[in-house]
Amino acid sequence: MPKKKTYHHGDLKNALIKAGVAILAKDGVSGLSLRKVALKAGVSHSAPYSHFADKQALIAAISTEGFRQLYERINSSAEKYKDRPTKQLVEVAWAYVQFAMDDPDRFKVMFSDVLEKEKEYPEFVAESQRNFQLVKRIVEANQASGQLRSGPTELVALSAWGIVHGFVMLLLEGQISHTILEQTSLRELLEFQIESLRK
Amino acid sequence: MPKKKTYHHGDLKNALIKAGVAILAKDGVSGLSLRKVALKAGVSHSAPYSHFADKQALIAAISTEGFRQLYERINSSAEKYKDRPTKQLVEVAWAYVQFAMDDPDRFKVMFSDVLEKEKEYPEFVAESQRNFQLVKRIVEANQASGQLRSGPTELVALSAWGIVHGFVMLLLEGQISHTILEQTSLRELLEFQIESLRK
DNA sequence: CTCTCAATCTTGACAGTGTAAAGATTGTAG
DNA sequence: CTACAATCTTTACACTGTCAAGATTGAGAG
Repeated sequence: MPKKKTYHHGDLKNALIKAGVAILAKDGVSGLSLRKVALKAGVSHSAPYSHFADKQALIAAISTEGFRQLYERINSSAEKYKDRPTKQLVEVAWAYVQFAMDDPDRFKVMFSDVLEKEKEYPEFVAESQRNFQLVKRIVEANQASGQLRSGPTELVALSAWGIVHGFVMLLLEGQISHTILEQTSLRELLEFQIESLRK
Repeated sequence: MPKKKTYHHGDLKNALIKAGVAILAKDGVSGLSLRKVALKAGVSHSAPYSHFADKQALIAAISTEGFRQLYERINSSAEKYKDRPTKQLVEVAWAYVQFAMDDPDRFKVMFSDVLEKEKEYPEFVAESQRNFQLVKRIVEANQASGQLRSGPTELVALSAWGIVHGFVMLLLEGQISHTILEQTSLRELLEFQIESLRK
């Protein structure tokens, strides 16, 4: 990939997001600084301000992009198993867990208070809502096929998301003790969680 | 309480923790700086280093103290309703939710990656484990009284904690849309979540 | 094709941050 | 009473987010 060293970068905005994701993966959330991101993108420390109002805005963009990818993961998993209702739910949840484990720090940022004024980032809100809509659709289908308990789809979807999200969070926070993880595989743990939702 | 202005503070360590909690409540996690904490405690900006190795250590102490209080809340709620098995579970979960809502930022810090190397803070680990032990005891009692589905207590406890924790997290992150909250009270939402655990 | 301008990027500056080192103060053990 | 160790202050430094002023350049108007 030949990078011309012109004054105008050309696609700096996306390059910054990409650099941010990389730094997040390497140095964690506490190691994510605007200046480092700029450096990694081969640009001066103030250049990001041409594309992002402040650090929060960059983080919002990273999160938004993360939600886009999460959507793809969940959706493709749901599609893949749409003819096997008994497996679909667990597989979708598994995709969620995998996404979180692939890049824990990005996941944390996506669901973290790092974004203090979400309202100011409509794209972020939209993308995050789009994910919940997807979950609702999957839940609805599973209710129809009798895999999930009945009740208001919105609330059951909230239960489903909550139980998986809670599981992932406890996992990422290291609250799920090592002794449990030795006895039971992550996958089995997740399946046990999902069972709660069945009816 | 008259504060003598001596060179030696006397109980600076606890004063710093207290100041930290106050700043956390007022300015949020991003507004929590060591220097501000020191200032609030009426002490020079470097004084904290006599009691905490670094900022992480102070945060660890704040979190540890938070877990102590969380334990008290949960425990007293469990005691209060120990003769009413049908209510106990929801009430305990409600206490958890209330604790989180009372001071969202402290709660986030307690369960946040802000603590990157937990292993180095054995008190924190111990206190957090003590909470899980408590949850396990409550779950065990509820399994015995038929309020909770059977199965390995450790895993059911994980489910219970996960479902409530996930709920709280989605709530704090603003992922539970306003429209849902308008239709259904928080309490009802929680009860719906808990129902999943019943058998 | 040239001129102009708005978008983009750089440079320089500033206040706030965490933290390390060296020194000042003081309670307390001997 | 005295020395010491714990506690607190002062000073210093690198790094951070952000702003303002200026440099560079691509693209459209003439």
